Amino acid sequence: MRFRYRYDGGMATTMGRRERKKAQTRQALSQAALRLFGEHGYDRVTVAQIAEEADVSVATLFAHVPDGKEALIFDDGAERGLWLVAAVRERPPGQPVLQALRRCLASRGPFSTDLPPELRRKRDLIVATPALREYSRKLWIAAEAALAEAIATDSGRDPRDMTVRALARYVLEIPDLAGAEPDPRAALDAIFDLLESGWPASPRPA
Amino acid sequence: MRFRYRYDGGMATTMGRRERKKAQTRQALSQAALRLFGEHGYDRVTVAQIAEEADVSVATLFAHVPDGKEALIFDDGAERGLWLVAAVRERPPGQPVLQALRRCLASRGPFSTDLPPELRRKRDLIVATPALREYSRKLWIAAEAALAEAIATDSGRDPRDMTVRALARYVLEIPDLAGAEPDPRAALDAIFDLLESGWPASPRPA
DNA sequence: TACGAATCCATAATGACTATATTTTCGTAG
DNA sequence: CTACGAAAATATAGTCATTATGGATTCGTA
Repeated sequence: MRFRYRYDGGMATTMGRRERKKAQTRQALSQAALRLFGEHGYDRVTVAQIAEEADVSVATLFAHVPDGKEALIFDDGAERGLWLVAAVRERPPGQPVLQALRRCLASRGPFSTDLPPELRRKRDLIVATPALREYSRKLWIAAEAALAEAIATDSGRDPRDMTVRALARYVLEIPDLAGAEPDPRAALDAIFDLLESGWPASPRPA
Repeated sequence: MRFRYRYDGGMATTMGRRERKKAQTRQALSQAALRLFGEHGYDRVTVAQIAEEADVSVATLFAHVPDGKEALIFDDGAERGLWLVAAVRERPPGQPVLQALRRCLASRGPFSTDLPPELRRKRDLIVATPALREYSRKLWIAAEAALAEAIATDSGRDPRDMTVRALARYVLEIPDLAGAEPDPRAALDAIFDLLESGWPASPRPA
């Protein structure tokens, strides 16, 4: 019962030893994986090595990260979608939906400028590793239903309207699509311009 | 040397015994996989069972289908993209790019009406099985560069223009996005309308 | 007919992941 | 402080896809 509310360095102060250890182990796994991936390349590192490095058994590793090897370095699975949904719901009056989404994406993910070098290395690793890139995309796409719901509510349409779902999907595809570009920000803007204005229907000349 | 040019039922008549056997085996594998998947479900069928059913060794199975279990029932990997590229290049004068793509997609993939029951079952299996659906999407997306190239050439832009690449990606995403809808054709049209006109920028009311 | 290449096969390995049964650790009630 | 039940960690063994290896067979062709 003692020390339940002691300051613990920014972590939620209501966690008991149990949850604290859990979070510690999860982070140890994440860091071990990130270091080994960066050092030897994703496919030349086995989960056994990562478990060893984090000083846990392989079974424990999978207990902490049930989604498998790729999920190891993504400790933020579910939050991604919440950002975008919140961006739609809480945007200032007078602002169009797509503008809110554009701003939100611009500040997160691979688009934020002057990223700390640690995160920059992580981003480069993800972009350069097909398995990780695919999984990252999966995480974004997982928010499709929620984002579609938010957009539908906002525009007074049915949440299952295909136009709404497509828009949600297309927005969520942007990080994968533009993340590897030399100038991600410019790419981001180009794509949003396309989504806002559509593709000019220049007919083929005879 | 005899019979090299005998009629063989529509197959290329210039194939020797070797290539003929190869194609036979490939088809046997495809059919065995499709039947077993349909009967027991994708993840409850092992590649060993499929190899057994097709009367080849597991090693031979992987020699014929190096892309793995999911690729077994897709005997048309590369062609998908070619259709769309051809649709852009060979469209009648006066027709916009997106209209050509819309028509092309409408006739292929999951969108063609009155599909023979055999292919309908196959389509349902793919749509209902995440691994197969993902792989199918991958096959479409693989044509992104080629389609972007065609669109760029047509519209006089740079093939690496992000707008062009995004449009190509978005078109190729359509089968996965609309294929599972109750009315795929209507969904297809809704998405193309979005791509042509963009999303109306209705600002949020205060 | 004979030779080289392509194909096939059995076998064994790797590596991700799952299942199970046992033990350790933690929170808490007594 | 102690004991008990839940959560977590472990060792172990198993399943499955996929790759590697080396030897046998078959085919095309000279």
